[in-house]
Amino acid sequence: MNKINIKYLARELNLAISTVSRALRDSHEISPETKAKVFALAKRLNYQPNASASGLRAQQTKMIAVVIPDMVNDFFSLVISGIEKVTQEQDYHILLYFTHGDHALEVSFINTLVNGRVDGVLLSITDENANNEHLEQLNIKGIPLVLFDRVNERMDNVKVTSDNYESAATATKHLIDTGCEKIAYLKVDRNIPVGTIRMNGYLEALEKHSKQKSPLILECPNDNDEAFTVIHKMLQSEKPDGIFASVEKLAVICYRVCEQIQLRIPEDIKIISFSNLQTAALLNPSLTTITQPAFDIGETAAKELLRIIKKKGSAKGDVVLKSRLIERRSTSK
Amino acid sequence: MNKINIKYLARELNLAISTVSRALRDSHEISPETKAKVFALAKRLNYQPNASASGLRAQQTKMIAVVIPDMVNDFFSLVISGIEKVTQEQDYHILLYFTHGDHALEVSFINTLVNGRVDGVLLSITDENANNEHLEQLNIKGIPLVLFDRVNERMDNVKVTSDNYESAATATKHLIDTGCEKIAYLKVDRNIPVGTIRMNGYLEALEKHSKQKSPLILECPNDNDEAFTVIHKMLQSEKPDGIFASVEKLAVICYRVCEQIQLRIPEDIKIISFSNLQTAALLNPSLTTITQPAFDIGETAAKELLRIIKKKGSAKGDVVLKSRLIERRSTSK
DNA sequence: CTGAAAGCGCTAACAG
DNA sequence: CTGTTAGCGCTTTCAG
Repeated sequence: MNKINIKYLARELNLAISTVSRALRDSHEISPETKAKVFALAKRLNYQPNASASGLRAQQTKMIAVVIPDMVNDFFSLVISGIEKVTQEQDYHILLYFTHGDHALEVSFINTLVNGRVDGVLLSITDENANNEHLEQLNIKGIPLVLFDRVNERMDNVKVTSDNYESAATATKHLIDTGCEKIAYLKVDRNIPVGTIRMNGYLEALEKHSKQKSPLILECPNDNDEAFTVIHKMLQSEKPDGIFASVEKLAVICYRVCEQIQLRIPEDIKIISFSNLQTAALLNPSLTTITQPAFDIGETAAKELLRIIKKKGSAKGDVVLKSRLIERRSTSK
Repeated sequence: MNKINIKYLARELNLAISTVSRALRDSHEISPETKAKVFALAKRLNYQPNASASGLRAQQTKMIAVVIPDMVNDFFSLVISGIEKVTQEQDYHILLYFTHGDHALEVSFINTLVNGRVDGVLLSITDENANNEHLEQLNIKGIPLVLFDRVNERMDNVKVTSDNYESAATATKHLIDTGCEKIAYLKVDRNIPVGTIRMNGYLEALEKHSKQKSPLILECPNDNDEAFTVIHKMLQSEKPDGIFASVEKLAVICYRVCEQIQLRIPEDIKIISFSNLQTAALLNPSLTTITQPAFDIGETAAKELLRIIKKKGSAKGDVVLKSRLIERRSTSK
């Protein structure tokens, strides 16, 4: 269990430590023969430079922190995949933190990061209205920060988001255009700002394009069975002919309710839903979905962050990525 | 953008660097007053020790690497959540790597890690039959390794898995016990060893408990539409009365096929499926699922790894965690 | 109780 | 072309 470090290589080859170091970095001031010898031994012993030492010396760790609410969630899984693609390409490493929606945890993580554990931070914040001294600390210490998806508009950092408002309006308009005259919006119970933004898009489209007298917004409990009950009751009493589900899970539950009360989709009622992994789409080939560019958000945010870290170009400029509306027709086989 | 390090604190307080260091570590050989002063300033300036420096000095990084195929997968999302719980409790950090099922990438990541970038590695291997020099390197360099889910039986490390074989047998027996006389197994196309292990459990249960003459194994393509077609054809021609889906996605597709050819579930045909996030269960409340203890696998593997890192107890002993069979009855409302 | 100094592994400025 | 040396920030002897 010998430690293979530069000192060891130098001793083995009867060279100075600095010569080995330079050879490994392919410096032009080292003779080809020496380089060859060094490379050969390094390869044979599978030498890897010690990350702590390089990091200390260079004052950079080649690591970025990714701080998200949690992972049991298709959206963030895809975001991470996008981030990972970039870090892999650019030889960076990902440190992963979950806040579990707890603002205090977010603060604690960020505080951990202010002194050079990472070169930059990608954050989807827990509480868009909380104060953000901890984030200011990052700015003060010169640690680049890029916000994505759940951002704080008051912060001055680069933000990468998707068009929740516009795509919700588009989705609603799509239902209107295909003939729906009474559209219900299934809202998630949890206090997620994105839920409100999407709702506003729904409201705007209704107002602009529909003759529907009043919006029909249903708050759906987090518990599946309770949500089932609530949706069941609403469908019976209100008899909407269109449903806009703000998250995929609600679309799936709604689908089951329709089945039970023998509503045909899409003949009797049309459903459209935000959806990332397309489980809902498996249900019924006629279900239309709006897919957030989750992977792209991760990829873009990571690229922005690394760009700032490497001090190429400016550190300003927000990015809003477009969601895709995917219409499916019954591929009757 | 001042660097807040020990030297800075020492200068501000007119103390020696070593005194500040000791005070921060709450050493008993520092006077209460000095400690108080140091703590106060450190808190005020939000001092955090530099991780690279501490790591270099102590020869430990407080980081573990988690190397998995990918993240777009409920199972691994839950595993990570379990790991994260442990690392958070024990003040460790997670470095995340995706192999994308590419053995060469796994080798490259592991090689990156052999020289002290992390204190230990959690790995779900890409190719259970490939050679494992790279993993031996970890052992040689004394970097603890715990394998989980996809393990190499020939390796001598701690392994954390779940009872794929037994739970598949249980699931099959469950179908037999509830009256199924012709049970089909929906196998995933991709060459995932776990698919074969589960299939063997199915075969064993058939042989032991059923009068079914021959097993009915259907290889399902990865593409959803193709899988639909294949399952559709099989249901028509073979008319099984029980389906065992090896993954949730296939259960969902199968459900849709049943709907199209007007098979009632569970009256005409019973479906049981491996499933982690219960999307399938939302479909039909009578769908019975087998849920792998994904979170537990992560939690257990992380605990084992940290135990080994901290050199408490032995480094041997595999863990096999039990899956849960969840039977659902139509909660007719 | 406090300070001076060495060294973790690496890189780079300075010498030759 | 190669070697000597200082120093990144921290902890820990060893001295006082």
